[in-house]
Amino acid sequence: MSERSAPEPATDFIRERIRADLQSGKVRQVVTRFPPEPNGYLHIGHAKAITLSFSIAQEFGGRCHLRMDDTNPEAEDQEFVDAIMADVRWLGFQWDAMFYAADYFGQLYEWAERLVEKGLAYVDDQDAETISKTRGTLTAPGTDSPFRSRSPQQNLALLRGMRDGEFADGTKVLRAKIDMAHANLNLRDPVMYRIRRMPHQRTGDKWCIYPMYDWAHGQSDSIEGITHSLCTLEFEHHRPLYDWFCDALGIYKPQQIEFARLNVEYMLTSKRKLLQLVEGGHVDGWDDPRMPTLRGLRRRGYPPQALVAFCKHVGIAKVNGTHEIGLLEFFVRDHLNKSAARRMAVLDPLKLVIENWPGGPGGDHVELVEAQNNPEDPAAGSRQVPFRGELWIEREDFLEQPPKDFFRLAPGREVRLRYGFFVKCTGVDKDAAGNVVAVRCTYDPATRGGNAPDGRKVKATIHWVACRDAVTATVRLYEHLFTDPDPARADGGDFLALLNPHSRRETQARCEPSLAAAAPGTHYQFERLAYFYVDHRDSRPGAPVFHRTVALKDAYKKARS
RNA sequence: UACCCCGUGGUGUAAUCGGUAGCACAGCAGGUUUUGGUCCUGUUGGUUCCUGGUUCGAGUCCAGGCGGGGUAACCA
Repeated sequence: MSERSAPEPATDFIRERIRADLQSGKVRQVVTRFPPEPNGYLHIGHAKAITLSFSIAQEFGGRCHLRMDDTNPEAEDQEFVDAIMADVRWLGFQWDAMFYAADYFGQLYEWAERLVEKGLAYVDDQDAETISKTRGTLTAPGTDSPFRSRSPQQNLALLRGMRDGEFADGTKVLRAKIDMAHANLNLRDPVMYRIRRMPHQRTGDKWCIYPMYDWAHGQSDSIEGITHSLCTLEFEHHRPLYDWFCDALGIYKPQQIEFARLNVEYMLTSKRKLLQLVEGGHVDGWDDPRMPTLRGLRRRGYPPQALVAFCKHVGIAKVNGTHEIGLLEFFVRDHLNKSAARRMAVLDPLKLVIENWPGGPGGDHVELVEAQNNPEDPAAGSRQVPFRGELWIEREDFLEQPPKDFFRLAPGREVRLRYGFFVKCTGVDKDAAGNVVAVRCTYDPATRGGNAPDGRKVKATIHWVACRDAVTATVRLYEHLFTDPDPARADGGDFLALLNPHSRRETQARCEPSLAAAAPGTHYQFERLAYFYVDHRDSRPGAPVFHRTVALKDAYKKARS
């Protein structure tokens, strides 16, 4: 409905460079790629990378590939491949072609022999520990391997032996012959192949040597004709090696461009830490609604459109910063406000008794009132909601002794029950301990639908659910997983100490009847409360489970805090 | 104590050939409103990290500082 959220034309250093490449004729059609390693689930940080690469391809009339960077069978699994594909689609993107780095193992091996023949790679018999030690440090140069000067012929025979399984795991590696004293540690004779007898999910037992990231990534990009290989900042030091391999091979060289990864307050994107949360039982699993994984965000109720809008809005740069989670929540509310149907539900019920209800408060008399499904979208239509003499209202909507800025129900005060009638509080019922157990009031039959013919106003409108028609449903209320906006920065790395003990609370809500049939995967706004998502995992027919996605803004609550 | 990258209001970003700072969110104030939501209007915040230089003129160029981030896996 609102005409804002107009997508301002994206401009940033990467797009500028692409425009220049297109203009100069260096590039004819833009080809990008999203290259995840299938060893875990995608999270919000990946959403930024996905949005970037896919939308750049869209904007420039190019193509975007999805490529599994599956060069390490120890950690990878088909389950993740499937999950990644599903998550990318869920975000709303469709790749123009799908590839696997494993599909290039044969080509990579041929190229390795070529490098060996050119004297640019050698087989090293040193073990991992020795290689690590002789690499030197950030300030001290490394030292040459005693095997560095083997002849191309020797190396070729050895490499073939490695490929043919003649050597035990870990006993030999193929290394690029660059410079053990280079200031960039990545250029100190990086390992290209390691021996590892382990079946690969794509190639089975065909290989017992597997390429390292640096030896596979740039070449994969080259094979696919990627024009702009976009990756995060930590790969900056790898670019010289990326270029070195392509130049040494004399093959097409894509350009790698780095950008800052996405950080959001209260969220962690370290695979290791996320795994710790799951394995330590601190969350329910990778799709726990408190997780920053795409699957978690989905179960929390974050619409993919909101995630993409957020990713586009934050832009890209080379500075590592942290985004306020409020910005993400803004995009979630922005999307849901226009798309989510409204319903009424009471989370913390307090009984409201209408003394002058026809036939008595507890009688059978019922009136069906019409409620709009979405004030922001007339096309969403309306529904009938039963109104009776006994209703549930939100406990916090009544105060026996209201402060001056409290507009809701209080003794002697009149408010509107949304889409229903005006009611005026006549008193309260209390238990022996003095707690209010019911609010008594009278209603004005002339205000049906919520308007007073005499034009009198009320200062508040509150939501309600008829007791007799209410359906009870499980509602899960979520808060940030951590108490600190920057859990990654936790002292000693003990981010677990920063877990928010109240990050999940479950309660039973009294909902209007139509909610009994809420379909899994649906988003609702429970009026005056929050947006909720009908969990697609735990909901059962007739027994929906609602997840609070994000609360509505609350000026009153904010003013009071 | 090496190398690389970076440094614009609270947060994130923008600023054509160098011409004195824009946008979004957040904040504040008011209006509308059958959600204290949405929407609308107005508004507070920046000596563009510092110092010096080039220039009629620099956030934009140069030099030197200071500050932040990254890098030493047979992971990606």
